[in-house]
Amino acid sequence: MKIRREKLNAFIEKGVQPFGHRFEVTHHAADIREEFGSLEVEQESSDEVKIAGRIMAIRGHGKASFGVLADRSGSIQIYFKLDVLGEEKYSQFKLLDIGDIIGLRGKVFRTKRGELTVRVENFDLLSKSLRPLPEKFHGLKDVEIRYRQRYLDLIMNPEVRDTFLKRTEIIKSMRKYLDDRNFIEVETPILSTIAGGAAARPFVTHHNTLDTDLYLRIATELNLKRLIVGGFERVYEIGRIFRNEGMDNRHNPEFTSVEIYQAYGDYNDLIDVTEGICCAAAEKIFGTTKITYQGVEIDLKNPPRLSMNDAVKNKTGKDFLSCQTVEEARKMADEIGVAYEERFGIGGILNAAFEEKVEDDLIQPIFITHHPTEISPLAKKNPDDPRITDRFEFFVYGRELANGFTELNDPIDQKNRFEEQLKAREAGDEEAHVMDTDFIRALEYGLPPTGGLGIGVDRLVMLLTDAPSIRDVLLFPTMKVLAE
RNA sequence: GAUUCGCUAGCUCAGUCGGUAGAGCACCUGACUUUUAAUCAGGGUGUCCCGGGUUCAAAUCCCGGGCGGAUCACCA
Repeated sequence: MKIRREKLNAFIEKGVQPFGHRFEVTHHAADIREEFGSLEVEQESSDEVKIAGRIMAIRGHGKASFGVLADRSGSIQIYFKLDVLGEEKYSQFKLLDIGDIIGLRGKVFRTKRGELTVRVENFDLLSKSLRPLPEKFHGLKDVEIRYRQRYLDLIMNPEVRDTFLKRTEIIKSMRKYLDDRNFIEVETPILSTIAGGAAARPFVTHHNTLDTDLYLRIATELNLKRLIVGGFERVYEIGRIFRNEGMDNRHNPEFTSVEIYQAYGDYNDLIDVTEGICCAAAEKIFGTTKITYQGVEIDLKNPPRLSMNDAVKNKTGKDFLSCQTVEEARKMADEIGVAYEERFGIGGILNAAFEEKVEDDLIQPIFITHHPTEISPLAKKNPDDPRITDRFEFFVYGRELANGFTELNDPIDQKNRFEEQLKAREAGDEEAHVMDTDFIRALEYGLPPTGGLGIGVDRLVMLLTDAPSIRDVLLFPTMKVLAE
């Protein structure tokens, strides 16, 4: 680093500003490959190109040298020659380091070895790099540096850049899918006085002027349904939500969800939307709905549907919905070694059995439906059996990727459900819903029959980029603060 | 939060039984006008994560702490 500072001063002494300004770029590396790819060995283009990027390698040969310049589209070889540049400019080239950012112009030719190359007629130093980059051969592997200094990761590891470009493509394909079907994209507050719409502990912050605590949203659900009440009929929001929970491969404190609400539809319509979004994204990236995740082949097309109770029954032989009393359900759970808490009803115990015995095995895509009402405080009850709801969750590789249901639009029932949640909260469930009286009031004005859906965007991106950790699909994952 | 593994040069890593801190790449000096992990000759650039302890002597052994990974717990 000391030496690089000396080189920086040497540029200044030569009258060259080491941190340059605007540079007009006519081509990127990929453009050159496309436009001049047909050049024969030792043949040269008639026109000059202007390119800019970061020097990734220098191979010196005395009075001529090769380098590699990387830009957003890839990289291209560049050739510096004393005869072409002259003594002064070539001596400036000698002061360049790997990592420096330059702009240059020159004609394109193909070397004896067949490498498409730009012969540098002249170059401008656009930014002197004062720190050495990681070594090129082994690259940057230290995951801590990769996450904390993502810029280095992006410079050194092209596949990382590729993952994040795919992330953008996936989100674009989602927008297109929804926009094409007349859903409108909206933005709702992140700061709110009530954190509702999901079961999770929120982050708390404080507004000085209002002198009041505010919560960071844990879901977008309730506000989006207010908008359905308001008459939008089809809305969605792609946005960051925040949950004050532990972190691991699948959880980051802030993550991105897309929630979608469709008036006059029900959970079956939203199952179709879920499948449609996932397949559209996979097709955009791979051209097929058949993907490989962590060595397992997965086809996102036409996943089967199975009720939670049947899933548990198939696996354990126990039919929890045949129970008439909690005691019977507890006995069943005991027989198959499933733990439950005192406050659980039949539905809670069924859900515990599902999570314990079934969830991890749901590798191939499947829609699990008809979750117990007890654990679904915002979902509409099934018309034939009030103990369960018209709800679904989409599982792939043992992970919940999406969750949706026919929305509860009966304000009286919703109020009862909130009151049940308050009891659960008092019984020690920190993540039970809080009462949202304005939401009840909105329902009292009339929410049309509506289907709703939430997809974990990061988890979908993980699946489609074969990323083992959620941190691999977040540019700047949450990290512990380093001690001073 | 628990268990476990890791932290040594810019990067990737080695370091034996506790005895002068190592390699490759990068970097520096020199040679080289079509190389591509360029090559050849020479050069080691360090808070061994931090703080204690044991010892004549600690990267190494012990204790505490930090950060990271994995697994579990938690998290619909």
